Amino acid sequence: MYRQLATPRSELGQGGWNRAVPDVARSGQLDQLIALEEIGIRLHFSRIHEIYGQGEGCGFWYKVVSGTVRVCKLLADGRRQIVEFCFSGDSFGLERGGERSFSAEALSDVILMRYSRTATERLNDENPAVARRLHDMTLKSLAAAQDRLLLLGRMTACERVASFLLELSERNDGEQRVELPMSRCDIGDYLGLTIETVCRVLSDLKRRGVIAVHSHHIELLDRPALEAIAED
Amino acid sequence: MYRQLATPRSELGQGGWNRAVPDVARSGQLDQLIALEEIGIRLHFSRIHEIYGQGEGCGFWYKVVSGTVRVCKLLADGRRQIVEFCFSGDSFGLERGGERSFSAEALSDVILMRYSRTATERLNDENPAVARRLHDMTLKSLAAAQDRLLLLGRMTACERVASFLLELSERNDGEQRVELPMSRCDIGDYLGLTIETVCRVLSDLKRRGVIAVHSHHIELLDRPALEAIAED
DNA sequence: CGCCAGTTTGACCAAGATCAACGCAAGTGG
DNA sequence: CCACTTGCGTTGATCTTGGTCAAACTGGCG
Repeated sequence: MYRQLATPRSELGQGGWNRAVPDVARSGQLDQLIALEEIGIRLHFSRIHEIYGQGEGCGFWYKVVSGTVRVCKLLADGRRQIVEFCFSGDSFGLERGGERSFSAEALSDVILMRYSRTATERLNDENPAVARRLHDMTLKSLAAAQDRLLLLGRMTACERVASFLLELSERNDGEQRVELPMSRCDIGDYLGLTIETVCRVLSDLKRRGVIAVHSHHIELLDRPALEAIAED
Repeated sequence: MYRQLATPRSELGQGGWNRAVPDVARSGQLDQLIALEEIGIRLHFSRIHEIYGQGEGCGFWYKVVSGTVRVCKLLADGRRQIVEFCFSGDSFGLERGGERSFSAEALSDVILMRYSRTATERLNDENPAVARRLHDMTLKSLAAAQDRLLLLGRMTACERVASFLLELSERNDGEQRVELPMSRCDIGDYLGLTIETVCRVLSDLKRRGVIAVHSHHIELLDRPALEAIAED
């Protein structure tokens, strides 16, 4: 299912970083990073391969070094909700309890750091700075999930797509050009829409001159208009 | 806006607890609780009053002693999403960053413990057991929020209502009788539905003999049927 | 008893889902 | 090198779920 590269000590910060990661580098709290790195293993997963599945044990959590990961939940009849997309610098897979309630898959070829939960807990107890950092990471995920409750519960298709594009842009330093490493279907499953609705909304925004659509990237031609649509 | 009762050391465990709280009592980790209690203040809020608002500073977090709280987010045009209902034993209001992105209101008369964030952080650094406990609490909220993404993104009105009733029942030790301290409108704003749809679904479930509806409580007459509807 | 807020029900409407056809680009194999 | 396949993306026609608007009902309370 995956190749494990023999790199017990990670090469965090040495390469493979793109523009989206600076919040780790910026923090400057290298001692914590080093403590964490010591217990991390570098892994490689290729496109579409499963990193973990619903129901497996959750003895590990991960951080994306490069590439994109989708974390999702399935219903028995095949309906799917993507809980989050993880880009480089993002963490995922830290769960309570014994069983994973989500699955995670590589959307592109992906390099990950994998951390053992028990080792992390030991480190947490020894080093308050690490504990603070991890708690902060969890609070960040919580805020993101709660923001998406509003999007899924109360926003129109058009508002959802506009918010999505702005979110992707912001995660990439506000670049006008937004890469879409995921399929239209993934976008639909992230936004609670069908693939057809996603397409129609994108076409509509294109017709109105707000964006330019290319199949795996989009240009934000009129960001203020997009922000007005997204209501922020 | 609120009355602050002069009770610097809480009466946790002495009274005002209903059946929904045992996970705190059960944990038996009293030293941590005592350490936390030392920095907590007991407060009282009356029905409909705001505990904090969107945009305020977030120097505190809270734990419900008795009563019910709703945590919600508003859009400019008045659309509202309730992010969570908090019953006794639940914590809320722990956020990163400087500004609250949600507001919290008392749904009924409510007794809360309020904890200072800075004091909590100090305690976290000194006492790993407290840090673990708080991190666990945040992970629990995260799991709950992520589960609701699936509900809001991919479930039908009927499935949402059925899940909601089962969730309330489970939080109350699986009782057949489910109390509804919130209005139909609150339920709608929690489930991403209108009040009319909530009513219609409840009436439909009543007609099918699955539940008995009384305006502020509901009886689960046929739990297996409800579970089948909720897809679990 | 009558008021009023909250709830329920009905008639109608619209956003988005479903179903179906078509386009298009990247393989694949002859 | 070119027909053929395959997988994704786009578009159109139609349908359905749940939203909107409006009216009636209910129960708690002065």
